[in-house]
Order: sequence, then C-alpha cells, then structure tokens
Amino acid sequence: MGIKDDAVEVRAQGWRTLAALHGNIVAALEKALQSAADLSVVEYTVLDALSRQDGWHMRMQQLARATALSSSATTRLVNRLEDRGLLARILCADDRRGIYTELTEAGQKLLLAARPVHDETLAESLTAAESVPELEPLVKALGALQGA
Amino acid sequence: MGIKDDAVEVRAQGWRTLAALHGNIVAALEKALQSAADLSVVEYTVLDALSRQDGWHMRMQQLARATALSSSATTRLVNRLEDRGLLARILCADDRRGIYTELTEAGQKLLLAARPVHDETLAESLTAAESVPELEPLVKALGALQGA
DNA sequence: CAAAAGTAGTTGCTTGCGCAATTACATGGC
DNA sequence: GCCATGTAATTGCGCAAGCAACTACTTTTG
Repeated sequence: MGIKDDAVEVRAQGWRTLAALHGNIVAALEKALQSAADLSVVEYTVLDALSRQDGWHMRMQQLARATALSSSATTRLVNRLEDRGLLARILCADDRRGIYTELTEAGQKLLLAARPVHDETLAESLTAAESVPELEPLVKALGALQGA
Repeated sequence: MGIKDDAVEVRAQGWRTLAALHGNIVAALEKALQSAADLSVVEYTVLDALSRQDGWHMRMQQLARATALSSSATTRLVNRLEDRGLLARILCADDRRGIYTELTEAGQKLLLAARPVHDETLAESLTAAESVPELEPLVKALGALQGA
C-alpha cells in the first residue's frame, strides 16, 4: 500500500505548491493593480472577463463563476464597479430576472491601462517563482501548457 | 512582435487556469473540512504545517509565510486555534520577542481525523477537474510534478 | 554603553466575503 | 390558466482579512 500512500502525498505536495504559487501571484498582482489602477485582482478579473466576451456583456452568474465568487459577493462587486462608472447594468428583455453587465468606455479605458501592468507583474512573479526550488517545476509546467 | 504578444497571452491564460483550479479546490476543501472537522482551509494548513515540522513548533512568521497570510491574520488565526485547544503558544527563551506554536494532543488528533477527508477531497477535486477541458492539462502537469 | 534602527507579535479599524433569507421572475404539471 | 417548483439577483448579518499604529525586545553603531 506504499504506492497508494505515495500518490496521496504527491497530490498533497502538488497542491501545496499550487497554493503557494497562487498566493505569491495574487499578492503581487494585488499590490501592482491597486497602486496602478485602484483595482483589486477580482475587479480586474471582471473587467478582463467582460472585455474578452463577445458583445461585452455577461450575466451575474457567469461573472460569479469567472471570479470564483458567491452571488452576493458578485452583486456587491458589480455595485462597486458600477458606482465608479466602469461598467453598466443592463436588464435583458427575454428573461427579466437576468441582468447583463457591460463595460463602459471608462471601464475599457481603465482596463487598457491596467492590462500591461497586470501582464508585466505576472511575468515578474513567474520569473521570481522560477528561482524558488519548490515552485520552479510548476512554473515550467505552466509555461508548457499552451505551448503544445 | 506577434511572438512576444503570444507569450503574454499564454501566460495570462495559464494564470487564469491556475486561478480557476485553485478556486475549485479551495471551495471543495472548505466545504469538506468545515463539515468534517469545523476547520477552514487555512486552519487545516496551519495544523498540517505544524505536524510536518520537526519538533512540531514554528514561529508566527513562518506560519504567516506558510499560509500566505499577514501577521495580524496569523495572530488571530493562532488565537482561534489556541482557544479551541488545538495548539499552544510557547515563548522561546533565546529571543523573547519570538513565539513558538506547537500542536497539542487534541490538535494532532483532529488533524489525524481531518487529513483523510482533506486528501480524499483533493483527489476528487482533481478528478473532477480532469474532465473540464480548460483545466485538464494543468491537472495532468500537476500530477507529473513529483513523479519525475 | 547609550541611542538609533530593526524585527516579532498584537490591537483598532475598515473592507470584502459567504451563508441564509428574501424578492422577482420563469417554467412544468394538472 | 393556476399553483408548485425552480432560478436570478439582492439584502442582513457575522466573520476573517489587510493596513497602520503600537509595544516589546534585539542588534547595530558611534
């Protein structure tokens, strides 16, 4: 049964590595986006998700899934961004329970300003993680994902 | 410059995948550990980190790094676990600023009960993620990490 | 050896999150 | 067509997180 136990330990170790890398990246992005655009990581995620959506509108639920947030958190997140004029709520006619969100011009503008900061910080984080023995293999594996 | 831009997009995509997988796993672990042992994921992480430490004691700062938490959050996290009798604070003589934390017997016992739940939930999450096209390659890469 | 600078941990305050309950709308059975 | 069941989004509430300010101790420096 040693083999099975090993598999468990390998998974746990992989998970710790994943969590550590995730934590590092989030911390770096949080700081960078905050100071550059007054955005949190989830806020950036929303703007980015909306921009990569055809027609630029998404329902609350999709947003919740895209951000791994609860519905209530999503509601308030959208509130914050709406109050800042970065996106707009649009009720859709065919299903009157549903609400679409859409980037405003200000939102697109801010996103365009924030994206380079985001991408650069991400690159830096990954580079930094490459020189941490614990994290290096995962970073490499990550880089090889789409490269196939 | 198309090549460079591609690299940026690949990194961003990889990051989104990583974040999504991380979110799924955390959500699953949170629910499972909560109902099985009344522990949050960070709380479990602390107990687990302490148990895997030789001599079973760590300083607050190490704990903060291990959990990717701020010092203040670590203080209160340790408070919670101490109040529940799962770990104990021990001031160390050589540096009277420092505080060691150590698992109590109750803490070890709870950890032993929680660990199978944790490992099983982790395995389930990864299996579930394998059938999500977006996530599948990363899960495989993760499994191949230590297997080398 | 005394003052300055640095480090470890804790506390006050604000903010954002999840859960459960609620409102508003949609849909399936009869 | 009408009631029961289900889904979308929002609100009340409690809790845990981060930041900044603070205390206590250590180390450096002149």
